[in-house]
Amino acid sequence: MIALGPLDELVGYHLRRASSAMRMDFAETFAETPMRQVLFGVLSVVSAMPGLSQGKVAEALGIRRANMVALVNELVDLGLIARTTDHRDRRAFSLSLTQAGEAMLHEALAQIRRHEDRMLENLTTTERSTLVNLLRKIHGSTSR
Amino acid sequence: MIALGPLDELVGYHLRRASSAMRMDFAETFAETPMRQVLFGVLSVVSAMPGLSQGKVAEALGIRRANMVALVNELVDLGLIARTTDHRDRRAFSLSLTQAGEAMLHEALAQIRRHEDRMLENLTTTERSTLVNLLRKIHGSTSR
DNA sequence: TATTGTTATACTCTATAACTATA
DNA sequence: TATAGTTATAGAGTATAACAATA
Repeated sequence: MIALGPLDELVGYHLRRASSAMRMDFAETFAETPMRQVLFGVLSVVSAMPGLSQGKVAEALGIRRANMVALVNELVDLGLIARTTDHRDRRAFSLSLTQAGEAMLHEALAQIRRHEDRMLENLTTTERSTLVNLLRKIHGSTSR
Repeated sequence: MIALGPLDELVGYHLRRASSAMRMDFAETFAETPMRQVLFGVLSVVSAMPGLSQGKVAEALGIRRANMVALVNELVDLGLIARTTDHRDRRAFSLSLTQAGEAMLHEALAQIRRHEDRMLENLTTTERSTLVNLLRKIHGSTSR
């Protein structure tokens, strides 16, 4: 085992490695499909708050509006979300899931739960919930 | 507060947000300098294991050899690490820190500790160490 | 044959600046 | 003037494949 030096005491380093491990296993889980972490995030928020504007969804997920455009285009092209102009503010788009989008959300969620169970098998249920609560304290954007 | 749906229960999501928050504050902390998370990682490992080959340093950090090349070039150009051919295996490079590299490692470490203290001010010392241990269980590459 | 470092390449993520249409 | 979405662009991270030199 190679010594890491002071790096090994830094939270930022371990966050990067753990996040990267999750991201890579997520990608493997959805290889040969268009699903990615960030696309699932959009589906989940739109499902929870149908009719929300594109910009608000981006804000909830910590995504810049400029970067949201291609993501929404992708999901619309895949037939997973519908984008309609808000009749009360014609600058804005209201997003909602199509039936295919709802189905995809639920299918993907089941796969993601298996992926997380696999990646987190060394953590007890309590540890897992402790971890989520500690992470929420760091990024500060919790919905509760 | 906007509801996130099932996303809010997923460890992968919170890892991504927390890691991203740390990465962005790190970048701000070292704005106007060439220091980045990954460059600090290389300096730290090389300092802990001087003489190690480029490939071994990459492996310890979870970096592909192909991507390591530019990082080492950058650190050599900055005068922070020395790259000498290993006389026992002339394919390999032995890496070590220059004096400037050692100085930079220690200066940057002090700044990183302040950055982490700032970002993690809502966590107790115990929570912080719990977090690191849980993250180690996920990525599995610990040096102890 | 296998390994070390290298080059070339490509895709994703993320950031900024400037534009348009609406408010 | 300000805001929602858009376009263009650029830097960083990370992945693969193929190559030269050496083992």
